[in-house]
Amino acid sequence: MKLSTDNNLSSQAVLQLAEAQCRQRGSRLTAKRKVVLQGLLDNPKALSAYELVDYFKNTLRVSIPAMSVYRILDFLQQQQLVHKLSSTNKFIACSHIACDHRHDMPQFLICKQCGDVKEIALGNTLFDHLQDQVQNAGYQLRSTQLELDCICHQCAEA
Amino acid sequence: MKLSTDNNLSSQAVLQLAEAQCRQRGSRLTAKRKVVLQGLLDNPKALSAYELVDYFKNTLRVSIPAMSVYRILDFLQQQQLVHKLSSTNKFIACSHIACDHRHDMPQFLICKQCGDVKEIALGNTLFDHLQDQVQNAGYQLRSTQLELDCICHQCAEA
DNA sequence: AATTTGATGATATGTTATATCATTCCGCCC
DNA sequence: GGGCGGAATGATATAACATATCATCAAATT
Repeated sequence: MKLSTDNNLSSQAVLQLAEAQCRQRGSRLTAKRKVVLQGLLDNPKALSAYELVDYFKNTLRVSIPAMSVYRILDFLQQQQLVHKLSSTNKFIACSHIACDHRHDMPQFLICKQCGDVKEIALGNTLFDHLQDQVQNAGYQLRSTQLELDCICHQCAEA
Repeated sequence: MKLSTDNNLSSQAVLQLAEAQCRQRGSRLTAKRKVVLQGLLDNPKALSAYELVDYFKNTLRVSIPAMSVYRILDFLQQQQLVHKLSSTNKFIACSHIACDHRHDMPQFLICKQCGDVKEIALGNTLFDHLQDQVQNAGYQLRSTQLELDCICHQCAEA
C-alpha cells in the first residue's frame, strides 16, 4: 500500500485523523474534501488544481469542477491540511497531519528537475538570524514558509 | 527626480550602465528593452507583465504587445538586470545594476500589505547553515533567491 | 544591395484563478 | 417527518498569467 506520511500511516488513516481534527474545530471534512485531500496524500509531488481535476477523472472516474477543487483547496489550507507552493502554483498535503509538529511554519525543498517536494523544519537559530537581518532591513517576517529552489540527490547523481 | 537605486542614480544613468553591460556581453539593449527596464526602474513595486503593458499605454502612450513584454523580460533576466518574483508572478529591476554587488543571489522582502519589495543580501553564515540543513535532508540548493513573506515597518505601524 | 541573424508583431492557445448566481445537501427545530 | 437556514457544491463566465508559432522588420556583415 502507498505510504503518505513521515510516520508511515496509510492515507486512509491520515484521512480519519484529518476528519477528527476538522470536527474538533467545528468544520466538516465532507466526501468531496476527503477525495481532494486523498488525491494529494496519494501523490508524492505537488499538483496544480487542474492536475487534480485530471487525476480524479483518470483514476477515480469522478468529475469534479475546477471551481470546486479551488474552493476545497482553500478550505484544506485553512485547516492546515494542505499547503500551497506559491512559487509553482501547486498544492501538497501537509506532511505532519498525523504527528505533533506544528503545522503552520513549513519549509519546502523543491527539486526543480523532478518536481519532488520535501517538507522540512529548519532550526530555530537559523530563523532567529533570519529575523534579525530582516528587521535590520526595516521589515518583519510574516510567515516562515520558505520555498527553496533545489535539486534532489537522485537527480543530482543522474 | 525619481531615484531608483541604492546609490541614487537616476534611471537614465542606470540605463546607460545597463546598456554598456549588455554591449560588453555581446547583446543589445534595444529601444524597446530600455523602455521595459525603465518602466521597472521607475516603479518602486514589482509589476506583472500586463501591468507593464498598461503602464506604457497610460504613461508613455506607447502600445507594446504583452508577448513582447514577456520576451523582453526574459532577456532582461538573462542579463541579470531584472528579477522575477515567482511567488507573486511579478518583475522588479535589480537593485544593484549600478554597483558592484553580485547580481545572481538576491533575497527579497515582500510586504504583503503594500506590495513594496526590498532586495537585500543575507549573510554568508546564514546560507552556510541553510545549505547544511538542506543537505541533511537529501537535497542541494540550486539558487539562493529567497522570497520572504513580510510586512514593512510603515504598514506594521499603521 | 543581398544575406543573414536577431528582434518584434500578430494571432492563437494554454494554464491558473476568481466572481457570481443557481442548486443541492445537511443539521436543526418544530 | 416537514420545513427552514446555512453551508457546500455545481455551472458558467471571465480575468490574469504565460507560451507557441509563424510572419515581418531591422540591423550588422559581406
